[in-house]
Amino acid sequence: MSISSRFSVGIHILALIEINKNGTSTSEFLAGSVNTNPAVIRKIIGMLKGAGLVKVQPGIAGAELAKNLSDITLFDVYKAVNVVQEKELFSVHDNPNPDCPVGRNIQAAIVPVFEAAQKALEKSLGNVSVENVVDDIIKKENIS
Amino acid sequence: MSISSRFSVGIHILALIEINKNGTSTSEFLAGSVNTNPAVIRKIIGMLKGAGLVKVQPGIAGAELAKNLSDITLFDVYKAVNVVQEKELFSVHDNPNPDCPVGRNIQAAIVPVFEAAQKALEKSLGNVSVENVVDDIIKKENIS
DNA sequence: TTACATGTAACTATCATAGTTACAACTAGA
DNA sequence: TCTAGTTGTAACTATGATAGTTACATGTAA
Repeated sequence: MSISSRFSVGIHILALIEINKNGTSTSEFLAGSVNTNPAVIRKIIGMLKGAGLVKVQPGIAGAELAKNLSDITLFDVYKAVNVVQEKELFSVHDNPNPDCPVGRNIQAAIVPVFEAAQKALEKSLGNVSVENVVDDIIKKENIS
Repeated sequence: MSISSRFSVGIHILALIEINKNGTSTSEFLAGSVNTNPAVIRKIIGMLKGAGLVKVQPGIAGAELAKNLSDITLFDVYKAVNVVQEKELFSVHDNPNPDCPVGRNIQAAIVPVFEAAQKALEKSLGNVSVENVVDDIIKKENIS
């Protein structure tokens, strides 16, 4: 199991729009950097747009940021690209046997623990902004 | 995306072996409570055995705990049933364009953040033992 | 009107999951 | 020793998500 790379691609897109802010970030341009198909990029950009993170218009070339990057956390991107449903990072087997004490209580016993773990993950993602990622990229770029 | 229910089934199995400790926990018995196929249970028990959590022998009916339940955390079970590879909860798109500053640095910039988030998740699972889950089941059972 | 971009649908290939069946290997007891 | 019952595993199927591809309708601006 692995969380979809839509998430990392989403971050890549936002970072590149910022770094290319003096140019025009078309889906083809972005696809060239991510190394995938422009249609894939457009699908993800559509999700970012739906979450209010970018601005795009049909017929007009280029995507722009809709917010300051310091106000976009990785958690925002994660939610935007819909890689994990709320409270559903862990799946629980359904229809356990209600005639067994464990079967009839296991879900209620486990779900809160799973939710806490998911929350811990998401909180961690919320501590990092896309701006932090961009700064890191710039730093690495200047060093090498 | 969702983490395999092997995890919740693994917890279910351990809890039921404990609660049924005066009886014999065959794969068929366990399958009846989980509500699945005995072969599925045997496969998962094999993983739990590989991690040193249970004792089972070919030809001999019943699985037993190999450790005190208070010494088995949910993180131990999670590792045992192999639902998430180390450092690979998040997948990162590969082959980004090395001719682009973002393309050539995005992986190095993102991976540590992803690893930290995964660690936060796993730490949270490490705070709960299977015994805690069993206690919760017993408590719920007595109340209702 | 033309050239070019976005938005989206339809389709494919690939992979993991979960379940199913079948059977070899093994144990204990009659 | 034979038999019944159990574990361990392999092979197969169905399902669903992912990621990519192609194609085209829609929209904009020069």
